[in-house]
This record gives sequence, structure tokens and C-alpha cells, in this order.
Amino acid sequence: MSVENPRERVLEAAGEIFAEKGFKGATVREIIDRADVNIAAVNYYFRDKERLYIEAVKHVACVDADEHLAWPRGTPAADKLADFIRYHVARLLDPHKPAWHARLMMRELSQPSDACTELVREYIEPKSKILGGILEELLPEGTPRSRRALTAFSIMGQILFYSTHKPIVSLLMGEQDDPYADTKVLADHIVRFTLRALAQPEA
Amino acid sequence: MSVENPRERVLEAAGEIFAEKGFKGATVREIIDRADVNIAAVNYYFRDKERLYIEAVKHVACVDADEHLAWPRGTPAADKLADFIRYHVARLLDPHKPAWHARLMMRELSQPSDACTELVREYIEPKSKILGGILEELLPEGTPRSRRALTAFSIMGQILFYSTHKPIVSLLMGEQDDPYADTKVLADHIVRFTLRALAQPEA
DNA sequence: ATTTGTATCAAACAGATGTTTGAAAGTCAA
DNA sequence: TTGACTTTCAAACATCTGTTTGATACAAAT
Repeated sequence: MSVENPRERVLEAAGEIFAEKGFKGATVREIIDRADVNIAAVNYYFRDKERLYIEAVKHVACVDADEHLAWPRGTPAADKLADFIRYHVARLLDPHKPAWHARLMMRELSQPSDACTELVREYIEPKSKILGGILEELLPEGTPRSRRALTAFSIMGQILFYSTHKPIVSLLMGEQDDPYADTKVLADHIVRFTLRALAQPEA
Repeated sequence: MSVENPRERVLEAAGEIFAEKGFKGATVREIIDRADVNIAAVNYYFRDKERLYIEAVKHVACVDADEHLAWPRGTPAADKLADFIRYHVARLLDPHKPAWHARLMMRELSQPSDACTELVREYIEPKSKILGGILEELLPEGTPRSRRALTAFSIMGQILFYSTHKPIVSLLMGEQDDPYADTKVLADHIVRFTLRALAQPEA
């Protein structure tokens, strides 16, 4: 929160708080308080709370879109898939990384607002293309598009579950095997589970 | 909403609206309006909005806990798993069934309140036991508890994804392959994906 | 120096929202 | 009927919250 630009400070603070509490749950006073600006700034820079929300979502989508996964030619598809899964598990669950970027976007995707269209175009679609490309290599030729999509959702569903339902996971697994202590174990489980499911396309 | 008992009417209306909009997003006025009671009823019967929320969550957990899956002795574990998955997909996505029961509970489990403890005890734990039991049969003997738990989450993650991220799924798949048109296809995909993943425990 | 446009601020406003009140109506037993 | 108790109601209350205002400070250009 140490950016000088006040507009950006509000944007960052808004992202964090919207991610944590949702649109209704977040208050502009808490946001401007964290951004350390006057309350009139939200009207001055963004017109109103809703536009601020939209801009906040677009902002993280824009920032995140820059980080792109890429592999050298000839990398086995299975390795790419493993990387893809590990990358997103780390992104969502690594305690050292700020998870609110992904959280804000996931929130938006479960209750879409006007920000959704741009979010999909700038963030979801590119990621979707990456995963889709990997699956195209991995699945047998002639697998229909819809089947590929369902497979992609099976993968993302596993990954996102640990992010959105963290409390219940911790509760059910207990302290001694808390999976969030070592996200690599978690990612490896998802990788293995998925690769096994894809290993025998017609069982 | 045609119950005579006003207390129950409020409870039902509250459940629906809390499920749709969350705790903050729901207003007591909208709730009492749908329940067709005076606004003072929430104070009279539940003391305040928060207690009403807790009671609403407990209420659906209690109702849902009655429906239990059971199979005749000797049913193959794979069949049980398929039933389990199909049951929950239908429960969450079948347009003929009210999905707000499950939605309300999922919401609670991603942002737990005081209602969470009872919800886990009355609803999650039993379901967890059922799925855990199936996996115990299905996974090779000696598989550690933590591995079973991760596998269970891989299954639930797939199922819940379609519920929580319905908008983005529809958007990405397009109208012609909209998976919500036929939830059986969806359930079958998850069943096959999962059974293949479990078929070769060490690959 | 004057003007013009930008940025920041404290204060207030208007509406929504959770909650409470005190009375009225209804219920039921003695 | 009386009295005690429960339930329902319209109204008001207090607070929170999004938004606006008008003044002030600052900077750059004329």
C-alpha cells in the first residue's frame, strides 16, 4: 500500500477488501481508510462504489494477465499440465503470496457484475486457452470440444475447491495433516489424480 | 412459502435470500416481505438478523440431513460412488430442485460464521463419512487417511465447481453444449473422470 | 499576478437498514 | 368476564453507508 499515486492506492485497497468481504460487505470508508485518502477520492477518481469495484477487478485482471506460463518447444504435455496445476495451486494457496487477486476474480465469476465481461476477456479466456491447448495434446485425437471443456473444469474444480472451502478442509483434515502447510503435497495430489484420470481415456 | 407457522415462513424466506445474496446482501425487510410477516417478527422469534441467519442455516442442514443415501449390502463401491456423485450433481444443479439449500451451506463453508460448527456436525460430517466409507472400499488397503481425504476433496471440488461457477461455465461452453441442460451428462463425466483416476492407484 | 484546472479535505446529506417500542389484537384458562 | 400471556402491528429510532458539497490548497500556464 506504499504507492504514492492515490488512485492506485484506492484501487489496491479496494481489491483486497472486496475480495475479502464481497461488494456489499465492503464499505467505502474501510477502503479509503486503508488507502489513507479522503473519502471524496472515490467519487473523484471512480464516480461511485460500483465503478470502483469494476475498476478494481479489471486492475487485478490486468496485472495478473502479464504473468504468463510458457514452455520451451517439445515440452511433454503432461509436464505442462503439472506446471499449470502447481502454478495455480501456489497462486491461490501459497501463504507467502497475496491470494486476494484470485479470490476477487473467483468471487466475480460466481456472482458476475458488469466487470465480468472484461475479466473473462482479459484473464479467463487466456488461461482457458492455455489449459485447453494442453488438453488437446493430452487427450486422444478426435475428442470433442465439450469433452475437453468438462475435463478442464474437473481440473479447475479441484484446484479452486481448496481455495474457496479452505475452512472446511482444515476442519475435516485436522491439524496434523493440514494440507495448507505444504501446498506442494496438495498440488502433487491433484496432478497425480488428474494424470491418472487422463491416462486411460476410454475405460 | 405457504406454511401457516410464521416462524417457519421467516426461516424459509431467510434461507432463500441469504443463499442468493449472502448475509450482508440480504436485508431483513426483503425477508419479512417474502415471508409476509411484520418486521418485528425477526426480533420476536430470533432476536436479531445474525441469529436468524444461524437458525436458517441450521434449519436447512436439519432438513437435508434426513435424506440419506443408503445401499443394499454387497453393492460395488464403484456403483456407490457413481450414485453419490449423481445424487449431489442433481441436488446442486437440477433445475427442478431448489438449489438454495446447498448454496446456503456452501456459502457458509467458504465464509464460516457461528452457524458453521453445527452445520459441520449435522450435515458435512455425515456426508463426509459416507464418501469416506466408499473411498475406503475403493482405494487400496493401507492408503493413509490424509490421501483418502484429498481424494474426497478432488471429487467434491469437481461437483461444486459447476454450482459455484455456473455463469463462467455457461459462458465458456456456449449455448449449444450448455452442460446444465442435461445434468446427467455432467454427472457421468465426473463419474468417469473420477473412476479412471482411482483405477490405477499407483501410476 | 492572474487565471485555470487539478487535487484534497472536512462536513453534511439522504437514504437504507437493523433494531426497538408500546400499543392493539388475539388466545386461553380460571 | 377477568386476567395473564402470546402474537402482531405501525411507527419511530439510531446507526451505517454511499454520495455530494463547497471551500481550500496547489500547480502550471497566460
